Amino acid sequence: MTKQVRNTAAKSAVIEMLTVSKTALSHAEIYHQLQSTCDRVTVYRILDRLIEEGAAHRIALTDGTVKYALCEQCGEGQHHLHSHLHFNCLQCGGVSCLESEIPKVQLPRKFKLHDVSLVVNGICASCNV
Amino acid sequence: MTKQVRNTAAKSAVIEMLTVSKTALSHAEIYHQLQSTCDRVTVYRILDRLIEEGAAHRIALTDGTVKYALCEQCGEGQHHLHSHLHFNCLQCGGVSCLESEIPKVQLPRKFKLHDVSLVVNGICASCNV
DNA sequence: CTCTTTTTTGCAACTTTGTTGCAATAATGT
DNA sequence: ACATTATTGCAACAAAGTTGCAAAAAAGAG
Ligand SMILES: [Zn+2]
Ligand SMILES: [Zn+2]
Ligand SMILES: [Zn+2]
Ligand SMILES: [Zn+2]
Repeated sequence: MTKQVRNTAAKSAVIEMLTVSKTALSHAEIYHQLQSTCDRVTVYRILDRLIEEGAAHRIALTDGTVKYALCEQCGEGQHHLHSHLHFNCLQCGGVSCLESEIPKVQLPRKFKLHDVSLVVNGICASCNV
Repeated sequence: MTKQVRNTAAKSAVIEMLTVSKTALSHAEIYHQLQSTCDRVTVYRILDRLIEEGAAHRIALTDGTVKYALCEQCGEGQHHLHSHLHFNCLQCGGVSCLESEIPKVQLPRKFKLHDVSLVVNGICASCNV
């Protein structure tokens, strides 16, 4: 029997925050913005849960920081693969999901592809004056 | 005047280790394998330095862990962009540089591309029996 | 609404990871 | 062998992430 999902104030707050935000957010950013309305550990657990539920996905930047974004364009259900690319602005630091599909990659013989994570570093439209 | 580069035992050991290893290594892996022949901080600094010198590059996995690999196929000099892709085996956990070039990505108007980080998650040839 | 079940939360304690300043040490060129 | 300057070790932090457990809260049933 699959675990039941519950909606709590903290979880809703995180979802709301990710919904409103134009950029993906890190655990620290989310936690600070919540102004200690809930525990640091709780934020970790909410984020883990959102990912497990397929409501959010993780984005790992080149320096190792991890950001979270809601899954919107992601295919729902079994084939929940975030096959869109991410953009990390080197100026404003913003990270966003782009609609663009990830191009097909060629793998050596016998390698089996599961999913692809692609982050483009550069200058975003807002910063590119 | 540009900072002079020195070769030390610790640095050579790290380079040797990365040369021998078939997979990219994390700071923790490198440090433990060095069996406390040098300090944890030193390993951090050596890795930073290797990257600054263009001798190594960083690979960020989906879960946020960072691995290091020597730059071999990377273009030397000014255009030192690691335009090859990385493979992360979901079974053995190994991370390796693949020769395959990263396909061109399409960005929205006004976005300026600097570099691309692409990690393919899947099953490697050794694990794919 | 009340009770029950199960999930979620807070807290404390802890581990791991990464950073900084400074004095001691070691590499390089002369 | 000496001087210069990069590198290292150490100590002390700061930040990030994990775990166990008891208390609190959500959902469903009666
Ligand atoms: Zn920007
Ligand atoms: Zn995304
Ligand atoms: Zn493998
Ligand atoms: Zn590589």
